[in-house]
Amino acid sequence: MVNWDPEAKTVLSNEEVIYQEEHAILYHVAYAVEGSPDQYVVIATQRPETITGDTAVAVHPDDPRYTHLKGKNVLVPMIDRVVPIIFDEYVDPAFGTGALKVTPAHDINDYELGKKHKLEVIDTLNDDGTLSVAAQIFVGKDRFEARKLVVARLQELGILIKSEEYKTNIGRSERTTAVVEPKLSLQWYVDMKKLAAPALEAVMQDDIVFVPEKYKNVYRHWMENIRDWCISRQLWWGHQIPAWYVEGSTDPYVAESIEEALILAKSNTGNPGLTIADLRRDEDVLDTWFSSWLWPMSVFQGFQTKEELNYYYPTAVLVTGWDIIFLWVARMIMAGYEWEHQLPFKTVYFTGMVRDKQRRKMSKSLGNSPDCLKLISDYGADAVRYGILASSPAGGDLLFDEKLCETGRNFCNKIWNATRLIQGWCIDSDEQVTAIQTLAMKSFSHKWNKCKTEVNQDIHGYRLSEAITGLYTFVWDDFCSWYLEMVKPQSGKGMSPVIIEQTISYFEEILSALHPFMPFITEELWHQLKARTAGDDCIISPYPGPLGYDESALKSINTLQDLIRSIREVRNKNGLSMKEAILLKIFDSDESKKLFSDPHHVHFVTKFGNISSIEWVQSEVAQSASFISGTTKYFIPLSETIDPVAEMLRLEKEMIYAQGFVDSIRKKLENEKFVKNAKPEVLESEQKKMADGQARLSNLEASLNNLKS
RNA sequence: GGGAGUUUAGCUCAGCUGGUUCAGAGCAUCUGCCUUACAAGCAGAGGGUCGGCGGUUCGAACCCGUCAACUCCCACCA
Repeated sequence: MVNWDPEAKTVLSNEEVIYQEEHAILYHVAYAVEGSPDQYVVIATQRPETITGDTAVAVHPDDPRYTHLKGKNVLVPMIDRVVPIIFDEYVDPAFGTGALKVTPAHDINDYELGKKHKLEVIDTLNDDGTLSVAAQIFVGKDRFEARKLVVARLQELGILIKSEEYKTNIGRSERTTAVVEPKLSLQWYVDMKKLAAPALEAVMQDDIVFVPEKYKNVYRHWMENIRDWCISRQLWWGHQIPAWYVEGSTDPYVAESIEEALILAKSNTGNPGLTIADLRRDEDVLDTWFSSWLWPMSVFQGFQTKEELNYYYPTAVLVTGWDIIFLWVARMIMAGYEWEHQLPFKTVYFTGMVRDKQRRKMSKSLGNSPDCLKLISDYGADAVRYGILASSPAGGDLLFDEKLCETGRNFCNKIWNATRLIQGWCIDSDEQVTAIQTLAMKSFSHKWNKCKTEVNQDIHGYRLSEAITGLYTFVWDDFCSWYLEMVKPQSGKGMSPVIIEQTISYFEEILSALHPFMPFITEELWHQLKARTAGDDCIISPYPGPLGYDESALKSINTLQDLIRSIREVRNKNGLSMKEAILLKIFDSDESKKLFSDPHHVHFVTKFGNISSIEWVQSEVAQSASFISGTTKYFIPLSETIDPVAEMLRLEKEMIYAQGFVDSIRKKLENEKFVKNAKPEVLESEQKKMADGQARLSNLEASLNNLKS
């Protein structure tokens, strides 16, 4: 019994039948018991049009409602064929009426029942879904049309007891959406059990790695319950099945050519007089997936020698969707082991599935896919690539939203504008490298090396969305907002060639790193950035590899950047424009002294905070906005008096938080088991946290006391 | 019926080996800026008991159990 698509008039594999819950009607129909005019058995069916194909009525052997009917027959309605009442435990007494009509030609379960009870099989449908001559009534009518007619006829006869609505899963053809018809037919199958064994093992022990790993379970479940694969199709396109028959016989001769088939036929029939004219080739073609499962090998068929195939096979990574894990992926693996005796690829990367707002998979047949060409023309190809790559980790769902492309477009603009800035710089060999520029280069290289390290790890771990997001953040924040702002000259001034060259070389690396994600804009800017010799293209530039970086250098840079943010916040809250230079008072401590002992740091803070001068203080500063950055306290004197109540509330709120922080760490450090079990570096960092927290706390306390006094 | 997965900020989602990259990003919101690369931008801010409850652990968004809600896959009882 096969899945038949009456619209395409072909067989389908199980994988090509899509089940969905649909509304249906369950009809209760009375079958007269033979020889007892007043006795009836009421069955429930959703397919009354197949009634004339019934060859039995089945009930559960223990069902008391029907025990008196043992050995009796019923009459099939409308045509009065006599069929037996059979008893089988397959029947669920709780469903419908507890009685079931058995139509072996049109239902897989009925077919099994029929085999078991040796029932006659009457096929009442034609290939196109119309009723056949065997149906005796409504011959030539479509099955759904016939259903209505039969229901009306049953009603006339007074044997339609009731109709109830209910939900059931209806199988439809993936391609035509026609309701699939179970049908008896002679078809070609592949015995999958033997093929599945090595393919299952390969994935389970990670010879072939699935990314993400969770699809191993899905794969295993299918492979362990694998069923034979129906591979013949009654279509005119596709590879024709290489099987020949001697006219008038159904014995197939499978061979690579008709000549070879003839040899087989001659020997098998013992008839040496057979000729090619006596052979007829099977008209069916192979399932398209049967052709596709050979892809890892057939894609290299242009290569003539085995050596060449060996060079390319197996491939490294298969990138595909998890929805075709059975249709394609599993089968390619099986084919690989069967014919090449080894895996076809080492890694399978399952991308996320793009879904629409209703969470439906995007598909050609639903027509709910976004128009990519339109998106590209609206946002740019790289913007669309960025949006999709950044939003979807492997194997997840992605609700498609144009906003993502917008983010990508903005990112492209950002990179473009950064190029414009750099291009506008004028070389002035007399200009020296400034302190801030030196600091900028130093902090850039540490941060960039860290970013590259992580991006490389992400790429090797197939965390592509993480990789692109990391680059995005780095380019936008670290490169544009900090580095470029730090090195860029005052308007009208030239720049030391050292800085310009260095910046271009940094930017080149960034473009190389971004290139796989955004190939067009990076290639374009690569060539805009400087004159290139032929063949010096971004696409073939080496991918920037990870380099070491100094964690403590990073830390002091971050501390400085935090300080600038705090100053900006104070300006914001107190209406101090960036244009207005301000005085910064720093509380004298070991830490603050150390931080500002580096003149580069002083220059940096002065410029980015627009600080007129720095003063060191040993006590609280009245009439000022104070804040803590790191563990150091800073004051910015204000012309207007601050609201002491609001300030106290703010400080108290901060103290509560700081106190809680310190308490939680103290608890940890007082716990002997923690001190004993924790790794040394964890312990050390907790101790540092404790010290910092206490410093902050006492700073806050001092401010509060100062305010109160 | 069988299996898998998800639940983290208003929305869409990251968070790898349990521990300072640990509570994050983008969008949205609020405040202030047309600062000579960029208003599709700049500088800031607010916002979450990491679904609930237990457990393991010195330590849990992360491991285990359980409950709840949702999603998907497989099987297809008329």
